Amino acid sequence: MAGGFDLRSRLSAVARSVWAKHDVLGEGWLPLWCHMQDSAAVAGLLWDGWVPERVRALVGGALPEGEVDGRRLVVWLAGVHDIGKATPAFACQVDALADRMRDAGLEMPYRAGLGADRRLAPHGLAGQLLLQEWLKERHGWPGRVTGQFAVVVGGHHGVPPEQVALLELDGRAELVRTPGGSEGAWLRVQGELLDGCAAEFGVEERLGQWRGVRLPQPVQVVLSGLVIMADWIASNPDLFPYFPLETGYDGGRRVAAAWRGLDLPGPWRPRVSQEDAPVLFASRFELPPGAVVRPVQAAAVEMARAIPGAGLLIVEAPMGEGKTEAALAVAEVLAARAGAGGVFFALPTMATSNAMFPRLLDWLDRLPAEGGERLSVLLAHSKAALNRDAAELRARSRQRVAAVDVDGAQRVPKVGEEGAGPAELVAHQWLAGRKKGLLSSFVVGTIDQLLFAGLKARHLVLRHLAVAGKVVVIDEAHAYDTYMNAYLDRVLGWLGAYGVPVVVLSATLPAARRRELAQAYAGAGGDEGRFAAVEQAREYPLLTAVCAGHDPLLGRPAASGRGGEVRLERLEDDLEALADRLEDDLAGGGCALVVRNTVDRVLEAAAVLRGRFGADSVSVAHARFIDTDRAENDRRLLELFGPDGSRRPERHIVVASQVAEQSLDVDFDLLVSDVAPVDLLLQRVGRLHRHQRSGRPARLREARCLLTGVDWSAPVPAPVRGSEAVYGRHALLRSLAVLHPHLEERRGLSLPGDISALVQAAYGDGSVGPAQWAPVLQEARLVHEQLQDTKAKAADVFRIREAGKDGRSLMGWLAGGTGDADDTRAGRAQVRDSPESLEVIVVEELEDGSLATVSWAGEGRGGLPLPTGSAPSPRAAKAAAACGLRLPARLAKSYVIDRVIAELERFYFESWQVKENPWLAGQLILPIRPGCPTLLAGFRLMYTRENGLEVSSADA
DNA sequence: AATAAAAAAAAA
Repeated sequence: MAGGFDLRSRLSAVARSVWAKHDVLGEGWLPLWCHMQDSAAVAGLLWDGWVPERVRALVGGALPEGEVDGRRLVVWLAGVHDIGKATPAFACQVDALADRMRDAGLEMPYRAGLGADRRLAPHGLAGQLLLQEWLKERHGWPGRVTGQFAVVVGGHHGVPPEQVALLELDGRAELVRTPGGSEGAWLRVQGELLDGCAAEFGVEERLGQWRGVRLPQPVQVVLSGLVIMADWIASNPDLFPYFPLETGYDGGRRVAAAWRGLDLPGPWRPRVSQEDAPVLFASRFELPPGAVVRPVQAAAVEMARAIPGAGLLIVEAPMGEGKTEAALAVAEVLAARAGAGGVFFALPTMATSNAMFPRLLDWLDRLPAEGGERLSVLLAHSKAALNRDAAELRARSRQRVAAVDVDGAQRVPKVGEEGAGPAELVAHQWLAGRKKGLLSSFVVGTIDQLLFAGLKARHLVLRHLAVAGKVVVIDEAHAYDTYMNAYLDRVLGWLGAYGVPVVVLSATLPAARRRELAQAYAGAGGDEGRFAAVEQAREYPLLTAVCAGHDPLLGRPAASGRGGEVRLERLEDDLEALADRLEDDLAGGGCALVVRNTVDRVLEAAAVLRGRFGADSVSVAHARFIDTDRAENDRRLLELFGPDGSRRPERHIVVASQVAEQSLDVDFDLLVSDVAPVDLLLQRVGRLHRHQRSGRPARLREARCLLTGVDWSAPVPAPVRGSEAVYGRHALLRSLAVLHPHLEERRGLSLPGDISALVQAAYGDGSVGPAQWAPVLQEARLVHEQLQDTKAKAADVFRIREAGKDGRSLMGWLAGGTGDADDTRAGRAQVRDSPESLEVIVVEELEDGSLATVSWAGEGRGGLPLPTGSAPSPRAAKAAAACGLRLPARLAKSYVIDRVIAELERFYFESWQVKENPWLAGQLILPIRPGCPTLLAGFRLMYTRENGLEVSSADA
């Protein structure tokens, strides 16, 4: 077994006296030699049993003897990672353990004696220095090639050191070896430990050849990640107990027990499938009876098989073409080819991630698996703890991580573990938590979780290691702005460098954006002409495949979807006019959707329409509701207007903000919409006559969209102020311009036939719209371009660089980054460019002044008492945590936010800040009485189930 | 001081 190292026998008693860990509370400690061989053994086991083939091939590809060398290298680096602990700067910290070393002949000052200078010699940095010295002096390496290996040691606490720090430490020899009588002893001990590691971990004979190696930066990153992972596992005292041990020391047995106790699921090992698309889809998805594979799906799988190497595949197609299934099928094909050990499915929102999660689980259940195979799965976003599917999975796979001795209890085989059958899906305990979670094999999460791979932050290497072994799927790629795109492109560049297959899903992408994505993945390198065809393609649906060093492939499968025609009409921006019009159009019944660009416009329209049609016939949807209410609103919309039409009202109006333009499968007879950027407007139009439905009222049998939110009488139509604030004049005017012919000539809009042309025209550079609009359009474009420029620059501040030249060390990779979480609100780096906002937990204040979860929350979560003098029950705390509410931007403006927070902190309860019950810890609490205004920082806040949160000035 | 929706923040 790989754990059978015996480093100890290679060391003198002095070298064996060096300590690595101690137990703050007790007497326990761990000698350095032991932690070295524990870590090395874990690294080897990870390499053999956890690291996906893709990552092994990546590392092996940089070394003369391939993956055999790769394993040696990672084991050795894990073995030596804490060599910096063999220094006075580190060892002096614990008196009792330092005294043992002093007794053995290693002199050192007391902790206080070194004082603040110890900060110059963190043990990671000291280790890098020692290792570089040793490679130069013992093995004759030129200094400049040592950094690419040693930086893995230097960065094992999450941030690769900067060059200046290394130089500074180099000038302070006393921190690394006590000068004077014992200097020789220190030198001998450090040399002994490094020599011993080289010999014991099998690299002594390899160092001669390795000095000629130029490690690519992606390889340095994954090596760093693996060493950190090995260190974290080997530093867990439940797995690797401290000395003194209850029984005798047996290195092999110690490691075997730990590995057995950790019980980490291995990587997915996808098989290369040759099935035709229809067979493949039928076996992997539950398709409705009679369903056939769509041309886009079949073509995507075919193209995935045709890509010459690891590649990027962009799938542009309208909704309803089964892009998600296509992505999973393609992921399986590409994973098998690339040796990827998992999938990361990134979506734009928590809600879409939650919806995707069970679909991924279903797919995993249908994948061919070997008997007893276990696969780790994770839902990754900030509120995943509240998700029921994820909680169930966690409960099912609960296990304690602790060493299990070989003679001890065997892990009880779970049902279905033996023999063929679906793999067991687990949420592994060790993989819980923000920094480790993504190391699970299958991850569904928000796009932010992927974009963080481009953000300079501590332990970034772990995120990269997680992503480097997977296939990455990016959904709704058209939905991200310039700031997020800057991160996305940088991440794509690294994914390309790792050889990670990527699937990008989108409705129509602006052609320039399509080229940017392709080029970002392929690397900036040289031949830009290669991508001209990618930008020129105008077909829809469209497949684009990119693979470094090859010309892009384009595929043009047929569209299968049913077509539809929609007529566009102008409607004056006036509430009475709107109500009149709806009274006419809904005279014979029918359901209308009114989409407004701001919440205030939603509420003012709803008020007027309720007056005309009655409160029961008008409902409101926007995002300024408590999370549970928001979910209930969505559920109700789906129930009334979803595919099952049995509860569809006779006559109803839904007034909604942009929440109605996203992912809800609802159908309306008539649409009224504020003018919006054309792609978003088309999404709204997608809610019109969406389902086949007989018996639409006669005057609504033709699909119509009434466009409003514009002063149509102006020489150049002028969108209302709120719309401009949200979307900018440029996007709105371009949208109006490309729609102009349809409005003027009353030419219907064909769906999905016209989508691509409209989007390309609106987002292209060509002139659009009547000639007399040109000056206004031009001015709006300049403003827009300046704003995009600002955003791109802002995104660059905390963004990592592209991978540097092979052999260039990773030192300074995260320089100028965010480092540890800094607690100032403003200083926090982000992957979304948005102004500050505040989220509160809404609770209900009862008559007697006590607090409880809001009484109307469903699913047994309502009215649970929240005592302020003691910790609430976990059930009540979790129920309360589900009642999050984002406050409107005006409460988070820089001039008022401090006051808002200060006033909310009146409801900071010490007893709620407990670790064991973290649901409410650190949250801002907003107590309300439904229907009664609450005063906060000079504002009147009013929450009702009908309208959500309304804010007005307190003195109004 | 009037503008959507969207996400998010612990180590060895």
